[in-house]
Amino acid sequence: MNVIQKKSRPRVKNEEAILNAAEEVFSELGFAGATTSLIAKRAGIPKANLHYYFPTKETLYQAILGKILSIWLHAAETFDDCDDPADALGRYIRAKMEISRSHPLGSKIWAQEIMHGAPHIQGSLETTLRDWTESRVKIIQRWVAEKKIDAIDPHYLLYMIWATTQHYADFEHQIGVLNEGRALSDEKYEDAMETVTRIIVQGIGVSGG
Amino acid sequence: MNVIQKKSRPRVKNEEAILNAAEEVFSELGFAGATTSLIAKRAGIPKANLHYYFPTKETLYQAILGKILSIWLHAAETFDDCDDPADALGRYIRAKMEISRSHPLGSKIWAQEIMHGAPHIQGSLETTLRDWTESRVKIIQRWVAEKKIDAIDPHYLLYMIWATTQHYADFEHQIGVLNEGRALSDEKYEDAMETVTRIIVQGIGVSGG
DNA sequence: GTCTATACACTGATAGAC
DNA sequence: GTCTATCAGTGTATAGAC
Repeated sequence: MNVIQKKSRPRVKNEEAILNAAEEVFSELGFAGATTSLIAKRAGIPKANLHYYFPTKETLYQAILGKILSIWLHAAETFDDCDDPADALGRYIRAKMEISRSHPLGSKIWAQEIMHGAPHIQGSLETTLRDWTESRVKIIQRWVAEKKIDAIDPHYLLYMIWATTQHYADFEHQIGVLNEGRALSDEKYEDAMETVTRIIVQGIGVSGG
Repeated sequence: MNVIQKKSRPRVKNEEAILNAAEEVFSELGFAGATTSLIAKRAGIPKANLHYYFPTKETLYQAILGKILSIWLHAAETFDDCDDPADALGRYIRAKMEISRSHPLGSKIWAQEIMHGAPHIQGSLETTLRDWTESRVKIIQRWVAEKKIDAIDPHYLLYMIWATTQHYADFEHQIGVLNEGRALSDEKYEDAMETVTRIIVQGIGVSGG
């Protein structure tokens, strides 16, 4: 037997069930609207048990935000693998679109948190996000200097990419309504990815490849 | 004296104060997080008085959503004044960006409502928004048929315009953090409008003018 | 680790005096 | 029209038996 115990089976299983349920409920109802009793119910455990694993609603919410940020940062790496604008941006846009498809709930929670003034993640914004952004701004500025793309302020390009890709997660309900009430099929989603990539790449005047 | 009385002065004044305060509070805390007592406090009246004008939190919220929709529809008209793609889209993007600048709170409330699955405005989505969208889709399809723009599905273009323009309202906090902690100046905002317009117009391959 | 019972705070909404 | 006092309901969180 190890002195340092592995986390017990029920703990791992329960924490996972709680986190999944919490992601659903927070995205549907917001932080204030979410109730611990509803989260517990969806996780299939009594409310008191939830508070045993996560003492407060706040700690549970922080855990969810941390998970989202780590996914987001992982996708961000796709920016670094290549120095060709069309290729680097194409990969990045695709990575972000795929996250919107696979983790729409996390994207919604993040969006709501920002809209409310980021009361729980101000620190991450001012450090992680700011640093990441400024380093990529420099890359794009180099592309401009090398006349690989049109002369634009990189910030507005990044905002456009974030906005457009996240829209497919955050506004999936509206998109569904405008798609005859159904979610986009895989084929249509692929089409959307290609269209988005093409408009942006062509829009910044990428030359050569 | 008229038989049909004009609305009394205090009623008009109070309703306006309540609506303004409610817009603030709903955008900051969401529907569930907003409390009638906080809205009343910001409007400078006792809570019971708020319930005199708006019987329930729900009626107040509906009033706000109605206001937002009417502003939104007004901007939508800019699409109709011209049949030249660059001109029509340019005007529409500018109108939407100006709404994001002047009414960011309404945009945030709308976004949250959609993210939560549109529980209070499903009807408007399925009628007003769907009709408006389909009529504009037809216009854009005609541009494609006439080879005025590249062959794209108009839906993805519209989503991109909505996402990008509304991002400046919904994510203004994040944009501020990435702009040395300050809101964008009028000059920078103008720059953003021009960049957004240019990328999209050039991105869909507008030919001629 | 699990769960019942409950403390305590706060919410939306109303009654009723002014 | 305005406002104080208050109610019924619900929320987070915990105590303590098992």
